[in-house]
Amino acid sequence: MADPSANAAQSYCYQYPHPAVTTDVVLFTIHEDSLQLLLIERGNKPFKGSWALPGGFLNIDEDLDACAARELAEETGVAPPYLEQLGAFGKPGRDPRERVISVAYLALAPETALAVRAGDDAAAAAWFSVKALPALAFDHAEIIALAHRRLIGKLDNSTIAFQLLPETFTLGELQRVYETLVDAEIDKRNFRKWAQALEQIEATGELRRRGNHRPARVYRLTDRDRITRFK
Amino acid sequence: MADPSANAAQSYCYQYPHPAVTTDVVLFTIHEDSLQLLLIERGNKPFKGSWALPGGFLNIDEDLDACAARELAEETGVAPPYLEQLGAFGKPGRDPRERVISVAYLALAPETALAVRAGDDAAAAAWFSVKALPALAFDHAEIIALAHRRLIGKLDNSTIAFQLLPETFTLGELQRVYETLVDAEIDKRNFRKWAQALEQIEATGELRRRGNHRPARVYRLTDRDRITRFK
DNA sequence: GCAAAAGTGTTAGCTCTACACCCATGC
DNA sequence: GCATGGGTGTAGAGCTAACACTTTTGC
Repeated sequence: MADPSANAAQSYCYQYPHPAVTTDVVLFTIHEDSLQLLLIERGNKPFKGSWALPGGFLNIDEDLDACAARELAEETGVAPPYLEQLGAFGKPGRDPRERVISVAYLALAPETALAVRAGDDAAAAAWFSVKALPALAFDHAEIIALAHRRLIGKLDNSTIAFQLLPETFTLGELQRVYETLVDAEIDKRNFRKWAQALEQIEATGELRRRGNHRPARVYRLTDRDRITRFK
Repeated sequence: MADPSANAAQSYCYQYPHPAVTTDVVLFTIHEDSLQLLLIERGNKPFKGSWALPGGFLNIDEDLDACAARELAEETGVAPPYLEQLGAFGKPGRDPRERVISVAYLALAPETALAVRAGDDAAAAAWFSVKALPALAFDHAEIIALAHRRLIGKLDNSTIAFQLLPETFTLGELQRVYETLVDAEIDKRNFRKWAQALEQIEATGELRRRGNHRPARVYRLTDRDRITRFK
């Protein structure tokens, strides 16, 4: 590792070479019927000025999950309700500075209450549609591709997509989340039957008037943290 | 990190503390209608004398997958045909020596041609039934539990279990692999219909006489490396 | 009154599951 | 000849997928 400022500061020594360990988070949300993910513009070298996943170095006494959450909060001000480990990425040479093993995470959040702000060594933080990503630093394009595949793959054997819903929602909104994710139209009656049979949503009793059409019933999740898996 | 031999040898220095990175492999096979996995008896501290997953430290220029394969070969003499990353385990304190992040792997192999021998810093290598595991070093019980869940979970949306088959096999043997994995009986006619509809096995034309009953048709995989995933 | 999304059941096709008997061999 | 696993088809149940019209609102 080349220390730019002072060689005297290199005070952590080991008998064998050690790689650095980072976490990187792929945070998805749905905004305006488009699947988006959060990127930061790097404020430091390497790849200064490029877009990258939020993430950073693991503290020596910190759990991996905690590191992912902390780095996301520091760089973007976001604390997502769902965070799942994706896997470790460690090809030699993926970081020009030194050998770095990155543990990648998949996170999901509703678009509401996601006040994104750049912090720390992020020059900027912004949402990008997965269909129009900028050039990415490191191997982050690869990590995003895996995260996307994992998300889509879990759609039809779990209720993971419910994590993208705000506090309250209509069945139409829920259907649009699914249609956005699978990028196809879904039959309305079949979808509503399926969703209601899950026993994971309940009507609040309220109606939501929005636009020039009949008002929709409002629902909430019965248990926000429960993700059902069915084979 | 305490260097037992010489402090002068601690020559790899960094500006910030770095964890060590290891890989550990959960290698499953099926032997005598029992799902077994490979463990080594540790020859060095910590946990000297306990059983543990084969694995070890990542070389600084080595890919993670390569490290898993190498350590498995060094310690047990085995080169499994299937190796898939399971995830990173990194709870602080999981290794008493220093902070260690372990990238765990799931491996599958047919029992044939698995000449296991202890090597390197393994005092012994042996197969254990997943139903009768010894006390395990580190957090390896947790890793094994995840590997087992992952294997079972993939059973009915992929043909991953075919990786447990030897070069040639009968439909009865294939069925017994599945019955061992799900730990339940499966209807013979339904299973055979399913297996043959996959178009992943082909009859060699040979018959196998084994025991006092009608000889069985012998099959092989049409493409050993192809693992079909169906939702 | 018209445009736009909300809401609601039924049917046909397909997949999944349950189930029983004859065959070829070794002893 | 008997015990053992190999090999084969069909029918009912359950699930999935296709499909159209009425309702309530804003303008």
